[in-house]
Amino acid sequence: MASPLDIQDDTLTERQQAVLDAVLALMVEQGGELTMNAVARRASCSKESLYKWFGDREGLLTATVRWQASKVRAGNYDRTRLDALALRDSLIRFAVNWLGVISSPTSIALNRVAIAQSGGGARTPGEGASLGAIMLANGRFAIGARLKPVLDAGREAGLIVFDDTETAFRSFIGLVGRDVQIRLLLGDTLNLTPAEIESDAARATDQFLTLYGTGNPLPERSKINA
Amino acid sequence: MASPLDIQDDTLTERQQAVLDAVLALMVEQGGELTMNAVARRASCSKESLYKWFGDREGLLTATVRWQASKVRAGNYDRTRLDALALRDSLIRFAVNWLGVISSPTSIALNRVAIAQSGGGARTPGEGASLGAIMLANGRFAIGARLKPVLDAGREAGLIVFDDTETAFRSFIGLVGRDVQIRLLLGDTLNLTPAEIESDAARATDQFLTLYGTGNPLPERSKINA
DNA sequence: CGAGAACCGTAACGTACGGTACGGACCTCT
DNA sequence: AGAGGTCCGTACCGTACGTTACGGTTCTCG
Repeated sequence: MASPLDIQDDTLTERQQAVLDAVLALMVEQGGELTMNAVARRASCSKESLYKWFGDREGLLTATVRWQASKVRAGNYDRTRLDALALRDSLIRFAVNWLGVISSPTSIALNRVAIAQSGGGARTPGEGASLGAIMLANGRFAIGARLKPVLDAGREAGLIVFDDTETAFRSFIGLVGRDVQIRLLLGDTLNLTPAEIESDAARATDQFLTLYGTGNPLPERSKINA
Repeated sequence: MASPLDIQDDTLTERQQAVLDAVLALMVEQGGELTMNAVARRASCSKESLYKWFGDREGLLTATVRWQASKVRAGNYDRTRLDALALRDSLIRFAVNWLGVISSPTSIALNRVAIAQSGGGARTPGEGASLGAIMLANGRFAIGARLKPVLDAGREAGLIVFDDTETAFRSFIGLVGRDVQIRLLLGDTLNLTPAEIESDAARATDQFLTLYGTGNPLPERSKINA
């Protein structure tokens, strides 16, 4: 998984970035059914330019995924002054951010396209990686790489305990995300308000700390079983 | 959500069922790119019969989803003799079954098709419900309706405590499923062995009981933080 | 000012696919 | 045996879409 899926040269003209934004907007408001004609019309550019810049349709999609990924990357979560409260705060902020991302129309549309294309079975040998792999590298795995240092720091500080960071991380995102992503992808209108996201993030974090905490000052039990 | 999405008349000829099984096989081994020609060839039937039996392409897909759903429906989980061990056992059995379903190639392929089609934005007014809605009704919500009585019985027996059954249920499936489904849908080759499924189910169940249990005989803590 | 490049809008081409029509084989019932 | 129905295999039609080609316009640079 050390392939260069998560890096990009960012050699993109302003114009090209505008085109990719148009693709994103089109994906969001019109679903995965995305034609080159529609993109050209929406972006007010010629199809010739589209093919000149991105090669073919798959190249355009790939560039769009990478472009969105480059916009989502948020700052790391600091692990200075790690007491129980700071850890809880970091986890909650992470959960809020992640829930906001996966429930955003852009993320949903992009995942839809990647999933639809990811089923194309027999991939020709020379062909580049599927969109699904790019989504995983920039989404799920990038997220993990960002949060795991926080968990490790929490363990070193004696606030939480676990054997495998990966397992702990997966339990956390399970508690945070639950069935949100699959339901949204299947078209469930599950509009999460910012307040719900905030409370879900806090509930999941407290549940996680109940499971993996060492018993340092934690919120009382009644708030967990919402 | 009381729409007749989860019932079907099952007025299907043996021949038609064979056709739908061919569709499923084709979806699994060839991904979502499914053409009527390929189905006819694979099922050794004429396209004319396809259209006669299922109306159009969407009808064929819908019938396929319903057909698969009708095959997956498992028996209810008995809630007789409910002590802590029996509850734990029921939850583990449920988790094993569900993990097996969502990680099966058939389920993945079907979800892929439903998700791809579910993005088709502007649905014509007269048109039937999307495949995504059918998948949700027969998958996620049917599962919930099947497990919630178990949870409620556990609560009535004083073994677990929660305010909202739905919230407790969602926490449970979050702990069980974690990121498995989205990763598989995006093409991650995450081949779960039966042994892993079994241990994941036990871990998730014990975590759930740690969060929602009332303190009755539960497995010791060390086994939870695997 | 003039040559060249970049780009927009549109037209054209080839293919793939959803949907329909037709001929022939088999099976059933009388 | 013959009529009617069901179904398979194949050919066919219309359209949509990816991709390419071309004329016209604007911008850049000498």
